[in-house]
Amino acid sequence: MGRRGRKKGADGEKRRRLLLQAAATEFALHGYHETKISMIVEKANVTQPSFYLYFQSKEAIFQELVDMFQQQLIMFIKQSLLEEGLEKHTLEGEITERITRIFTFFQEQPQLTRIGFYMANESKVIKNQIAILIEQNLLEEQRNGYFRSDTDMHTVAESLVGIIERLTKTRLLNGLSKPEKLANEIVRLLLYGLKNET
Amino acid sequence: MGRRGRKKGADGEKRRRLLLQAAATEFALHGYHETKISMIVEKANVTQPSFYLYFQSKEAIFQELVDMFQQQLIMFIKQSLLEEGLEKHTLEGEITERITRIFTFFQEQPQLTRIGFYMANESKVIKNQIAILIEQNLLEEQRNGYFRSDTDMHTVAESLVGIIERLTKTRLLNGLSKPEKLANEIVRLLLYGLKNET
DNA sequence: ATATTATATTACTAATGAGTATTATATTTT
DNA sequence: AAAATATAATACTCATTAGTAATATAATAT
Repeated sequence: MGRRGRKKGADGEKRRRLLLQAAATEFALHGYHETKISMIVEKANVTQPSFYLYFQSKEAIFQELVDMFQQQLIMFIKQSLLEEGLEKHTLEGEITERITRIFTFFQEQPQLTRIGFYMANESKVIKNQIAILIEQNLLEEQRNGYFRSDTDMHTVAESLVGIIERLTKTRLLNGLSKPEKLANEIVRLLLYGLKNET
Repeated sequence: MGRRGRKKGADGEKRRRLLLQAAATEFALHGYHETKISMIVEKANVTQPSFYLYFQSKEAIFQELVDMFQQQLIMFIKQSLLEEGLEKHTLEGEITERITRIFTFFQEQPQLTRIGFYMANESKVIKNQIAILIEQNLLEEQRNGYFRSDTDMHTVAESLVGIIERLTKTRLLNGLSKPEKLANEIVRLLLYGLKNET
């Protein structure tokens, strides 16, 4: 029978992180509704009332994970845009680079990605934001004459998001493909198409 | 205070269909967990015990809707493959036709599509099946020399499913785009790519 | 007409699982 | 050292909601 009261060396911040990590694992694996508080606290070796020392509710801890994903993604994209200015690649190389980076981020944060990109209510908004960003980039290139002028870049941007969404789920997050390879294939497809020139 | 017992003109089959319809609406709108039996029976003007005359459980009625989607989709695709043999279009026209039909099916069954294609556990399997079908078609065309031989058709098929998935959600199911237009844009993009020939 | 079957409701049970009241021990501050 | 604060567990409450028992009325079969 476990004694109650504060433990030696107890550290709130540490336990909080532990709970967040456990929650990320469980949510990513089972989804929001199928994940019970009892599963999270068990994984973290913490009792249920302790959970409520650190988080207001189940909603709250889930939302915190979603926010982490969203913030890290935004930071990542901003930084990515800055770095790009440095060296000029070919158009193809530049686009490939951008997409590779997104895949790399997802690969490095598989649990948060599952939660923030696929399960959260905010997923919709997040994907829309990415779509808008991509569309702006595409329109810029189109204005510069790199792309056909009769193509609706809105549809292209949405398509690209759809491709990223699906390939991330079916090939990236389970280790079947690497970011570079996926990005290369996608870009070649979108730039040159399937049709044989012969 | 409502009287109990059988009502005049009561018809079980009719009520069953009514409940299915109500459930489809509610599930499509709120998802599985957020939809309560109470919401379904309220919408169908039926009391809760009556619900259990027709369905074993909440799971069961949801599964029945998923099965409806899956069966109708399979039937639809089979029929679609038969009709295709009749007249020979151009390659582009034929592919566009196939994709248009899928979009049309989704448009005609928006609720079942939301449920079976986006919410169900089976969604994953269903999408995989479609991806496999598409891949086989693409490989056939590739063997016939219509497509580049250095392209991985698995990735292309997955990409196409991703595109269909996203555009269906963001543009088709809310009436923003029509099947033909979407299919046309996608096929042109995938066949010829974005790159300006100049 | 009577028995049976199908359809319905009222009023309930019961399981699940989120969240809390109370109390106890360690750490930090004064 | 005493008081205050942070961290912990035991043993609960309570709301929600899926599902049921008991009973009543209409339709159909015998």
